[in-house]
Amino acid sequence: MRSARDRSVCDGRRDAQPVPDDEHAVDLGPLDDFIGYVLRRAWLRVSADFQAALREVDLKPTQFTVLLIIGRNVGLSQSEVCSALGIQKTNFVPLLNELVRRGLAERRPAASDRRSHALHLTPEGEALLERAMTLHAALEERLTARVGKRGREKLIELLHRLSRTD
Amino acid sequence: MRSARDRSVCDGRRDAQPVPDDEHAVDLGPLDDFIGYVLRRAWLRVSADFQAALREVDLKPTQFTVLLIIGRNVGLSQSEVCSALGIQKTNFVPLLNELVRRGLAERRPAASDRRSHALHLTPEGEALLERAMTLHAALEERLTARVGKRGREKLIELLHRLSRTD
DNA sequence: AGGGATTGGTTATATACAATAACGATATCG
DNA sequence: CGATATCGTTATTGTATATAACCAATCCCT
Repeated sequence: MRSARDRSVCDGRRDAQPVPDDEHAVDLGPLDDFIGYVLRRAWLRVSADFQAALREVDLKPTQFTVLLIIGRNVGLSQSEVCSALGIQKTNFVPLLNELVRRGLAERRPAASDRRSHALHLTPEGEALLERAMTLHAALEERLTARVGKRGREKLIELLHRLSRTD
Repeated sequence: MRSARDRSVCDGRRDAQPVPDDEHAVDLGPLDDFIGYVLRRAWLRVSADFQAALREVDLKPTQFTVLLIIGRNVGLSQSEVCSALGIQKTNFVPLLNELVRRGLAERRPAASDRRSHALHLTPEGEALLERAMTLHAALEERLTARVGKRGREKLIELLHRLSRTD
């Protein structure tokens, strides 16, 4: 979130030099009262925070959720992971490939269907997931500090209502 | 947001065929209680809603905000718009080009600096912006219906707190 | 049991969006 | 004047998401 006030740091004009009227403060209009705009700014911010918090384990948000789901549902197929997370199966392939390449997850032959793969975490994957969970918990605490414990619960409830299909 | 229950529609297995335990319901674990995850799902949803709502005027979220800012701050330079909205100046060029190509905005020579451009809306741009504002207001009402009038205010406040730099 | 339709996984490809590097023209500062 | 910074631009990269087409395996229906 960059407020109009921040603009001064990118502004070559000096205070000594008279600026035409109030042009030095950009009028954002009703923007800060639009759900979509505020939601986008919040997402960009939290997204950056996430990236910084999980840099040590080098996991992107989607990779993190995939590891989490696989860890909690041993033997899940790729399609199942995809529909559970709302990912496109075609985009899931390179994502999983990367996790496999790093030795975090495995594709094992499925028992009942020779087309599908049963997905498992390797011991390394489980260890990394655990570490990632710790880092993520710390992030969640920092985010909670911004909105308060009660505010966090309310926020999550409101966001769920916002994304529910009506 | 795709719930675990939706998975059945992508699931080849029949009910008659005994499924190992409760595997037919994917355990999302603590995911639905993570601010980042819930925020992302909400953003994706609202983003899609926005696209649908403003299809008539064919404006993407960023284009909409740019028109809004230019309309409210006549003669702003490109850099000023960029820093006000947190956009990269390099990414702003093709965005503005498109608006100019469609006859919605203009680059006029700036009075005080021959390097910079004073940005203006054309009459067509102003008309389209007004129409877009109407469509957007309707969208905002539909979103408000999901969280309630009071919930909307609370949500915006919480999102602001979430994206503020601490 | 056989044959059409469907599904799981994959590849290739297209589009949108954000970030970096470098450049010419202009403006500012010492 | 000369060093330095800024405005706008191009080119390029990386990431995220969506579409089309494909093979093999499975399902469904008669």
